[in-house]
Amino acid sequence: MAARILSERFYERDTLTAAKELLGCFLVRKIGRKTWRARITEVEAYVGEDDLACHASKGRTKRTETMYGEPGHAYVYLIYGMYHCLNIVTEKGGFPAAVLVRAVEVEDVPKKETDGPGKLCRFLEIDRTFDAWDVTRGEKLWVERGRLGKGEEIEATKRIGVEYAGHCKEYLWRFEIAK
DNA sequence: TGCCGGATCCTG
DNA sequence: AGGATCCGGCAA
Repeated sequence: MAARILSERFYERDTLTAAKELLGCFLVRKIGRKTWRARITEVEAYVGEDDLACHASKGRTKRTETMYGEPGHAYVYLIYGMYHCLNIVTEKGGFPAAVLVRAVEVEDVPKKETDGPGKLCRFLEIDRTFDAWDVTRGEKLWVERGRLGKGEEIEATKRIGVEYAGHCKEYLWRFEIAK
């Protein structure tokens, strides 16, 4: 059981690689006696200060400190005053990068409830108290190894909601499972 | 200190 | 198409 949990080593790599490999893996959230297993189906990569869409493009601040920290920790922020977004920090400590989890699927739960970054955080009860949370320990929130099914492929497209990011908005850094 | 806009979602 | 709703970052 514990062996399936993705370790710091998994995250301490090129962000695009880690992002793609997270597809098909399971985001696990334990709330009291209840354990949700959510299959990751869509992610986006945010890489370094040169990526104008990345929060770290404004440099090291209190908010982005987590992204500069150790890989395998959650970076959770509040967006539009009412929704939370879950990222997992990647690459070596000191280099700001993370993978945004944009959609998951939970068995017996309508897709509509978990098919957006804000929606999945609301469903899984993830808020800013999880910022900097270590997701490699298997406590409350972690990720387990998973894979693509037969016939499933990775589709790369532009990231959502980053029209302000100059040339970086063109990067095909959004990855989702396509059939 | 004040203002502006956002890695979203829902309603009309 | 627009509103909800609040915090971070920057200008003043």
